Parts: sequence; structure tokens; C-alpha cells
Amino acid sequence: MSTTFGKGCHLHLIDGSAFIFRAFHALPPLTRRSDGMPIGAVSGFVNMIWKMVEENKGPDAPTHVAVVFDKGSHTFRNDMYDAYKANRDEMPEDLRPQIPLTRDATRAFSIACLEQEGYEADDIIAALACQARDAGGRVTIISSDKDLMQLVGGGVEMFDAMKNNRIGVEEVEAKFGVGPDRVVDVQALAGDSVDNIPGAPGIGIKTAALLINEYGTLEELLNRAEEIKQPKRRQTLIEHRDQIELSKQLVTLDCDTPVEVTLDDLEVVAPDPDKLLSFLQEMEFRTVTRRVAEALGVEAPAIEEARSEDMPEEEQEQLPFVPDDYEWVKDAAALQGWIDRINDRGYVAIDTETTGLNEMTAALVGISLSVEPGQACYIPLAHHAGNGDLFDDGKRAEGQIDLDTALTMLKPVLEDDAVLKIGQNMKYDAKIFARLGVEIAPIDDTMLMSYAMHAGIHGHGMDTLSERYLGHQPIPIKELIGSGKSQITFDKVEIGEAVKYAAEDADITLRLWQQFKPQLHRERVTTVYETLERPMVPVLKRMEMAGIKVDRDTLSRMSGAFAQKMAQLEDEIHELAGEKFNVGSPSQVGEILFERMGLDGGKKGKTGKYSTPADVLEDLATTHDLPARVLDWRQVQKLKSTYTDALQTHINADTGRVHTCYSIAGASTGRLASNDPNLQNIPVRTEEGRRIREAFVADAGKVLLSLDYSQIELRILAHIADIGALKEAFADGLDIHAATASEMFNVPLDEMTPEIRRQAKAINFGVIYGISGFGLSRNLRIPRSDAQGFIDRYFERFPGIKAYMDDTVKFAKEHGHVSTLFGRRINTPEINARGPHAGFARRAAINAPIQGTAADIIRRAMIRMDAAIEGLPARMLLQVHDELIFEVDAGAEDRVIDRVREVMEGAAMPAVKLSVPLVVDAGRGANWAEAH
DNA sequence: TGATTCACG
DNA sequence: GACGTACGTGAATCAG
Repeated sequence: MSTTFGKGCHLHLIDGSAFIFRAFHALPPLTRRSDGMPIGAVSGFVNMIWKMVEENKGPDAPTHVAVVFDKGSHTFRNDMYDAYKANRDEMPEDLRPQIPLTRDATRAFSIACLEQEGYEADDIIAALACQARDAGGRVTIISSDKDLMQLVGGGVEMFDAMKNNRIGVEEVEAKFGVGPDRVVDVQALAGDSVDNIPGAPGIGIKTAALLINEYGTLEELLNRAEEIKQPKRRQTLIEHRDQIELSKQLVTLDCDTPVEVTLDDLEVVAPDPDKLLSFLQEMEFRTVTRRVAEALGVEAPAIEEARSEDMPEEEQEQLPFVPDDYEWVKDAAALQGWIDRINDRGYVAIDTETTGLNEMTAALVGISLSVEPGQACYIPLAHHAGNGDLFDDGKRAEGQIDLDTALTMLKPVLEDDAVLKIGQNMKYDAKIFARLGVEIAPIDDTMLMSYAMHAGIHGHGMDTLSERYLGHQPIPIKELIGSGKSQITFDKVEIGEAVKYAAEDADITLRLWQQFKPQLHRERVTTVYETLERPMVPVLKRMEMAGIKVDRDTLSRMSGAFAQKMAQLEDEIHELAGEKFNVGSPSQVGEILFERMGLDGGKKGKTGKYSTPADVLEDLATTHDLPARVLDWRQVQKLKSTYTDALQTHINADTGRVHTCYSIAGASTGRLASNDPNLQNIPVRTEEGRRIREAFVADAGKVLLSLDYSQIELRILAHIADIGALKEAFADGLDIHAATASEMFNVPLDEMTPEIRRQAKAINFGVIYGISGFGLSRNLRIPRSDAQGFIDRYFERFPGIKAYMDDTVKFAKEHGHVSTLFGRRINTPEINARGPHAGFARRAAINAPIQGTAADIIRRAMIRMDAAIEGLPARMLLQVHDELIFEVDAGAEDRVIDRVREVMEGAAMPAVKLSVPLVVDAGRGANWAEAH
């Protein structure tokens, strides 16, 4: 059995200590039910280890594996430098007792568990990685710690398990600006605040990389420090030479660290089910116990517990999933049996299978139902006998009910007010049924329930929810229909297989519903679900099915013109460059600009390629023609490919209209998202782009109306943060940006200049986004210190803003979420993270209540709109975050505008009484360009 | 498939 | 003291 480590072997070294800290900080505090012992970090650690085990089963599976931990707080580095890691916080009280348990967990998985007094995990990892590499094997270090990046190369790479990123030589170069072999030199110069490595004061990674690349090595640099031109750098390097050399010693990992094991000791061993499961049972990890047992093919041990009200549902015992138990409904009698059961119950989980993802064109293939966990059926309606290949004669498969018969039988139940229909993403099924003349109602939707509770934590697709809350991975659709070119439609799937897949979906949906329903109350989001999520389903269903008329000829003409212009620009660009290249390739553009032409400002991205975003090209365009032409080319190319070409393909053959699909649970803030096609990003900011809106037209004899909220987010900010000056300006109907400018810069309104107003406008927007001096300076293209000055002044004049920001962040840190004025919850799981994403999470938390409240308001307006315009010859077609588009009979415009405006302006009431007025602007025209 | 770029609010 | 930063989306394209 035992082999000697060598060529063909693959060693996985898991940075256990890093795993534990990430688990501890990423997860909510969790305690063992029987005795209250904190076990959140152990749980996260176990899940991560299990994930590594499960995900590394392929041909690239490790042959050897170890989890490596830090041991003790005193290492040989402290002897060299007593301030080493001195700024580390004490280990949190809740974490300390969990440390030994993570060792137990590792051993329970039958994985080697390594730690050595006086050494850090990094040292052991380094020694083993070197040994394995030298023996001709491959090594993957599972960690994202930059201190380990020096080891990369020559068969050693890293893997960031959180981000699922491989870290190879290129990634290291992207981070440090030098190869792995010189990483320690850069680290020695740049230092590290986290580990308290001093480095050279005033020198960061960028500068360090620059110096090392120029001089080759740190030693060479220090020896020739006198030659450095910049006086400050020269002085720093000479003065702090000792400190820099010490830093290098501190960060350097030693391949010769004595380790107490050999590589052969680390050979992968299959876990012993008894040992592993009894550990998991002892920890009382229900979900992972079940999952592991399932994977190992043994029965999960029971975990004793008293079912109690406050116990999270996801931890409760549940029935296994047994695909063979699902029923294939072959005739009307069997279907009647299910209908009787549904009527008895008063509810049913339902799912439809169709030939495609587009509800406007897909055909119904079958329906699945479930009324009790574990019990579900599939009613095939339009399956083919063959599999779509050459020998397929297109015959109907046996054992199916006729579609009309089935629908006639089901329609009374599906439309019965007394029977609740439960689905996952019900808008989809409701649209399919609507096309067949069935108006399904009332409904519940597990996707929307999850969204009300878990927005910001994870997605809300069925696979995610099932894995997370039922501990069960559903049969992947790919196993039935394949993927890519050879993909088949569901009607070609053999019915026996379809039953297992489709009925399972109904089963899962029902189980999720049973779990989520009481949770909504506990999480205090029932009102959000019932007033802001669920009612959107019929509203959006109608809008999407209505679609908007798009004139193909207009688009086609524009495409032609754009093609000509692109060709012309391309010639000019090649001429200017003196060679032909792909203008559509940012990296090739970068090479031309920054290498051939030798322009400054070239930045490389993660992939080591030049990056050439518009703002960079704009700067270059002031002095050169080529970047200006590239910008022009890109604009035209965007308009053509994304809009004038692509939109034509979305025109429905039957209706002649474009039917977008809104995702209700897509954006974490409560906004809708529009896709296939996205009609929320049709150009408007440039004259050329705006003309695309001319292709969105009203039907004959009709007119398009556009009504949009004026400055809704700033108004909400003024209300929430209670800014008197802003509220007064809104109440008086002033130009808000001019009023802000006036207040900030002491300029009377009648002396306001466009430039000053522009700056105030940028600040107003910046505040909504969680402003920073850097961001504002880049936006306004002014020095950072000036930008910071503006912000300081803004906070001084409107102190409520700063208070709002601080309070919001504080709330998020304490509760893990923020809320809108209407109670919508946006979770902020990253808010307590450290490192670069901390800033993102902070700004997102500041923005979410504002953006989310605006989203809630327009949702409320949309939900009331159908009743409000009933009897008027008008249909609501589109929503673009703060704008609604209607199609109305010519002549009815004024009446509709009055009614719609009233609903929109009063949409917050009565739930929230805003202290600022909401104002709605209206436009009308034969097309969207005119109406806007 | 991920990175880059750019369209919108 | 340095680092990297506006918030939220979807889609097309390049390149590996």
C-alpha cells in the first residue's frame, strides 16, 4: 500500500490556522445545543475540510495531505524580534476552547495533523513543500496567506479556498510585482502591519517592487543604496538597513525547518466512517453529519435532541430523498388521486418542466406535484419517444396524459382561492400556465421567502437552497439534458429519468416551504415577503408578457451605420498605430499605447495584461489621437453588439415585441434586475446612444409614457439622516445640487456657476455610495486633498450625514444586517471582515438602506398600479429602478399620467410618512426617446 | 471560465 | 503608514 513520495505524487498542505480564523470571523456565533459550548469555528472548519475532501476527488486528487497549525504564541521569530506579531489582538474568548477541537476534527477525517512548538504553520508548510518539490512531486498549499507566496513555482502552487482561486507564479507576480523568488525582498522592504514587520518606512509594495526590479536583489539594492536618486528613499534605505535585513529574516521561510514527519506519513487515507461520524455526532453537527453519511454510503447516526420551537428548522431531522419513491402519473385516474389529495391538504408544491428557459417561447413538457415531504409525482405531458437523434420518429412517448385533459383537470385546483400553490420562482411557472389559459393563484414562492430572509448572504436558486437548508444536492439538470452543443430539450428526456428529477424538485420546494414559513416570522420579515416580494409576481408577469414593441428596421439601419463607422475607425486606428491589431482586445491596445508608443500610465491587471479602461484612455486622448479613436470605436462597438444587433434577436416572432425577464431576487438591495435582454441599461447618456430608444415604440394608435422619480435616493437620504437643509431645499422645490453647493461654498443661488454645481452634484452622489476622498478625487479629477476638503466641509455643513454613516455601519457590525424604511433586510456578512473587502462591505452597508428604500417605494407603486389604472386604456410595460414606462391609447395620456403620478408620489404611505415630498416627472411620445 | 469593459439607475 | 476604494446591476468580448 505504502509508496515512496516522488514523481506523480501530489501533496495538499492546508493552512489550518487560517481556516479556523476565517471560519470564526465569517460565521455567526453558534453553540452546541446540549451544553452551550461555542462551536461556530469548528463547524466552519469541518465544512471547509469536507469541501476540500469532496472537491478533490478527480484525476488531480492529492495523494498526500496534511493540515498544518500554528502552535503556541512564542516562536523563534520572537527571539529575533520581540515585537513580532505584537499588534495581534488576543484570541477571542469564544475561539480558545475550539482550538483543540479543530485538531480532533482533522484526525477524525484521518488527515495528518501537524504542529510544532516554536514554529508557525508557515514554517512546516515551507519545509514539506520544499521536500515534496525536490522529490519531483506537485504541491498545492491551501491558503491565501501572502507570506506563503514565496514558495510558489517549480511545481508548488497555492489555492485560495474561499475565493476558489488558484495562485500560481503569475498571480504572485501580479500581487508583488516580482517573481516568487524575490517576494521576500519586497516584503522586507514593504513590511507588514498585520504581522508587525517593520520594513522600510514610507515604502510600500509598489515602490519595493520597483526597486527590486531595478537592482535585482535586496542585497544589491542595499549595497548600492547611495545611487538612488530620490533623496528620501535613499536616506530611508541607508538609515533602516538593519531593520530591513531583520525584516527579511522574519519573512523568509526556511526549507530546512526540522519537521517530525516524513512525506510518506502523509499519504491519503480514506476516512473511517465510524470515527468521523462519531466525532460529528459528538459535535452535534446535524447537516454535515447527514451529508457525510450520505457520501460515505452509511446511515447517519441520530443526534439526540428535543424538538423545540426556537430550534432552527434546518437542524431538524428530515426524511431522506428517495428518487424511486416518486410516482409517474400515467393516466387521468392517477391524476385525479393527486387532485383529491391536494384538495384535502389545501396546498401543493408545484413545478413545471418545459423545453427552454424563455417562458414566452418554451412549451410545457410536464408538471410535478408534492403534498408531503418525500412524496411527489411527475405528470409527463409532451415527452417524445425518441431522444432527438437520427432514429427519432418524433412519436409521443407512452404513459402520458393528453395536455388538454390534464390542464382541464388541474385548472380548478390551480385557480382555487382555497388552495395555496407553492413554487420556487413561481413567476416562471405562472407565465407558462398563463400562456395555456390558467391563472395560477394564490401562491407562495420559496425563492422570494429566502430572499426576504437571506438577501446578501447567498443566492436563492433551488440548488443553493436545497444544499444549504436541506443538506441535499438535487440531481443536476445536466445529467438529463447534457450541456453545450449536445444539449437536448426536456421533452427528449426519457420519462423514467424525468420523474426522478422533476418530482424531486417539487419535493424540495415543499420541504423548503415548510422550513421557511415559520422562519419568516422569526426573522420578522413576513410583512416584507407579503407586501413587497410575493405581490410582485403577478405584476411582473403581466409586464413581461406585455413586452414592448421594438422596430426591427430602425435597429437594422443603425447596425449598418455602426458597422461602417467601425470599419472606418478601425482603419484610422491601424494607420495611427502603424500596424494592424485587434482593437477589441484591451491587452493589444495596451501594448500599442504603452510599449510601442511609450505612453505613461499603463497598468497591468491580475492577468498581467495591460488594462485600458475609458478613464485612462480619456486622459491619453487629450494628447494623442489613437486613444481617442479607440474610445470612439468602443462606443460604437458597444452600441452595435449589445443593442442594435442583440435586441433584434430578442424580438418575439409571435408578438413582434421584446419581453424582458425581471429577477425579483437578483439584487441584494431589493432592486429588480432585468435580463434576456436587459432593458434597464438602454443608452441615454450620449446623443448617439439615446437614438437607440427611438426603436422602442408605441403600438399603432398608442403613446409611450415615462414617469420617473426625481432624485429619489437623495430625498430618502435627507429623510433618513434628517438633514434639515436638504429637506427644506426639497420642500421648496429647489435645484438640490445648486442648493447643496450654495450651502457648502457660501455662494448665493443666483451666483451659482455650473462648475460649482457639478462638484456639489458629485459629492451628493458620492455620499449615497459611501464616499471616500480617493473616489471623489477620481470622479472630479481633482487632487485628493481637495476632494477630502470638500467631504470634510460637507460633513461639517450636514452633520447628520456623518452620523447616519457611522450609525449604519455600527448597526451592521452588531446585527449583521441593515434595513430599509419598510423593513427589508439586507444582510452584511462581510462587515466585520478585515482586509480590503472591509471597505467594500462598509460602503455597501451605507448605500443599501438608501437604494433599498427607493426600490421598496417603486415596488409599492407597481403593486398598486394595476388597480389604479383599471378601466383606463393603459398597460405598464417596463421598470428602470426609478422610472415606469406605460403604453396608453392616444388621448388618454393626461388621465393616465395623473393617476400614475398620484400612486407613485404617494407610494411610501401609509407605512412610512416621508418628511420630504416625492416628485414624479412625466414625459410622452411615440417612442422611448421622446417619452423620457 | 474569468477578466475586462461599458451600458444603465 | 500604506493599500485600495465610490453603490447596485447584465451582457459582449477576449484569451486561456
